[in-house]
Amino acid sequence: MKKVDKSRYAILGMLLIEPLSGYQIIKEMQGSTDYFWQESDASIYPMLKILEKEGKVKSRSEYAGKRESRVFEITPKGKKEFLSWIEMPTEIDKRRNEFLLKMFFGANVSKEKILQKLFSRLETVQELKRKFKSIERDTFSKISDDNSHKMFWYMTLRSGLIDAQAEIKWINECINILKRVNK
Amino acid sequence: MKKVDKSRYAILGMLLIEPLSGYQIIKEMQGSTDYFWQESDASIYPMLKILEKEGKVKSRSEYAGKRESRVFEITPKGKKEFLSWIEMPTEIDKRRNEFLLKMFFGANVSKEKILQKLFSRLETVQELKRKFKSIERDTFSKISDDNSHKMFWYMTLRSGLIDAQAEIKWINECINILKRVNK
DNA sequence: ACGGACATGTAAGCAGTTACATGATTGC
DNA sequence: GCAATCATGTAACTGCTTACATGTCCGT
Repeated sequence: MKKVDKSRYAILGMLLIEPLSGYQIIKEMQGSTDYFWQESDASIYPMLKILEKEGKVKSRSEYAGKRESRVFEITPKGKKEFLSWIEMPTEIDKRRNEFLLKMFFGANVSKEKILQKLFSRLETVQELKRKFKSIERDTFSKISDDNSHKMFWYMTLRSGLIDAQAEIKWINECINILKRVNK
Repeated sequence: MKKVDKSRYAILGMLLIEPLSGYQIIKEMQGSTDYFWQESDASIYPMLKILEKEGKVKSRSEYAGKRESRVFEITPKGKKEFLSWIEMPTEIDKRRNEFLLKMFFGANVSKEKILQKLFSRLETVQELKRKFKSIERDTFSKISDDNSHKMFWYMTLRSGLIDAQAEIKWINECINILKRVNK
């Protein structure tokens, strides 16, 4: 099965919310989808060109003084492609978790070093959890109907929070297992 | 920061457990690390060659009849590289979660279709959870000292289980949110 | 005057995948 | 006799990242 380029769908989806420039797409995604989907700067501009050539988006140049801003809008053809993607069944993404790989090989290192790794990871994930919590408090304290997207954005945030909590739980379990063996 | 090839560490780690052929490494990883780390067949053989050229592994040919099996062993140099990797701080892996991306753009689709997606995902993840549960029952029912690795392999399994449980929790939350809105 | 954000892009490289290719052995 | 598994490898591609390149605007 051929691996298809999924960046296009992320971009089309962003443009379906509102017309945006390449730079704005990058910024918007950094502030919202970054936790589960990243696009690097260098991939956005070429992809927008491809999509324009395919007739999935169209653009117009706007100027603020001399500074150009190329604003892209999705076309019906683009919307059609997006919808056919979103309705397709989704497989579970393969992931590479380097921390788990190191834990898998943990027997090669002293228990103290593993514990140290776990404590350090715990701090990182707790920090992440706090970040999600504060976004939840600031942005989603009231679920209103002012934006049809908001509910779904909230769900993805909840996923981040629940994942972080799960990892914290797992780390604590590992720490306890190691401490028990150490005695 | 240059992105380094991490396949090498997975391979070195496997060889640190015991000498293995390329084919065996593939099979072993499919049966153990697959949930958090995959190596494709085509990447193993070239990487073993590179590692041998670097003096990190050495190989000998074994024969069962006419069928060759090239068994690789890690060298002190290889072990050194592996250990320096495992002790290095680990960043949280970036991940691309296509399902979450679709949920993020969920407002473009009917609620019924989203619910359908969630139910289907729920089934998949529950199946995964059952798989982990059965491995836990069959392989880790008693934690014994017969294998220093076993404890760490158990931890990675627990991670899979806890992750699956967390995703199930999240999906149910999403289903409830959508049902509440639907009324 | 200068750093940082705004804004768009290109070039090179690499990691990893898919597909292809070959042949031996085992089990039904 | 045939399919599945064992076993090793190459070629081509592609998606993505890093690094580079250029210039504007705004705030201090």
